[in-house]
Amino acid sequence: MFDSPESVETILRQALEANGQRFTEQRAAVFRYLHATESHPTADEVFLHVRENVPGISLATVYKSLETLVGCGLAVKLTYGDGSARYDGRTDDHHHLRCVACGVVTDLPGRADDREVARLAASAQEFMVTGYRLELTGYCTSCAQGQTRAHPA
Amino acid sequence: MFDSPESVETILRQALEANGQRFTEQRAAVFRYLHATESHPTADEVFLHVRENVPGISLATVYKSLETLVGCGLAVKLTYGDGSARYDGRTDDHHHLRCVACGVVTDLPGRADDREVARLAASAQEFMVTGYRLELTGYCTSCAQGQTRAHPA
DNA sequence: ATCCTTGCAAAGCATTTGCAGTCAC
DNA sequence: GTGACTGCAAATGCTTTGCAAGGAT
Repeated sequence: MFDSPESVETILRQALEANGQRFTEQRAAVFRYLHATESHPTADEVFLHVRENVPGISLATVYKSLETLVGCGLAVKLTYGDGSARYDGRTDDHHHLRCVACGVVTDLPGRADDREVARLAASAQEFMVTGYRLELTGYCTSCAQGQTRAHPA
Repeated sequence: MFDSPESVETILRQALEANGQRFTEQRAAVFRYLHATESHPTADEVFLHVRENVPGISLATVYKSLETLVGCGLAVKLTYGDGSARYDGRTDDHHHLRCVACGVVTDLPGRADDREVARLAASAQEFMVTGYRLELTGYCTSCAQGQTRAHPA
């Protein structure tokens, strides 16, 4: 978030190299945008923004770049919800809030007590638990206003 | 799960009536299957099973029936994961285990401490929290065996 | 009799893929 | 120079929709 442009590029170069992949302008632009934003954009949103700096980029390349970043551990794919997947450029553990009306996903400050999850995991017989995802659902400020009426979406 | 066939139909009839919808053989068959299984089938899996008892049913009708059941509160749509959505015919609060290799979703015995979630919800400024979803990820027994090698799927 | 529901086929989205040209190494 | 990456367009997979015929109330 607060990393300098150079260090952002270094992070990407090292992660790509470690995974035997090449550094390209397109991947850099996608990572830069994802790393800088606090929103959790869909592939299409990334495409629209990145296109401003890399005019020729295609949506397919954005998809491929996003998957590359996920593979390198530089991004997380958020596949909750109905519509399109959303991508999170922050790799530290944190949870999410999702508005059931408009679909927007925001970060949740704070972190769940891992002991609680460990307790649940212990009851999962015959299953090797490696992680978990917690998502709080509800209404964002804009959607909460019309909430008693029909859903906007 | 242990309800008699008649009570299952009664549950459905009442829920449909309460929502101003009609009782049909197709909806009954979908609900019966979903209510009886412990798996969390995709729409296609529901279709394949229900077709054995209702030969003429179409996949579109299965989709429509599933959405109707969700709308009546008789089923929950699980939209985690990448591929197709999965449906859960059990409406009591519970969490899920998802195998990241094969995508199978199973019920998790036990329940998280709501105080922990309440604490997190309290830190969500400007957001009206109405619920949450917790999913533990890992490997099911069959996938855990080949886990150190490449993913089966 | 009314109008909701079904089944079919076609359309709609999000995402992936094949391939020729291009670029990073 | 070589193999990976891009961009395009076509294909794929899941889900939804339009509409005429059929069915529940």
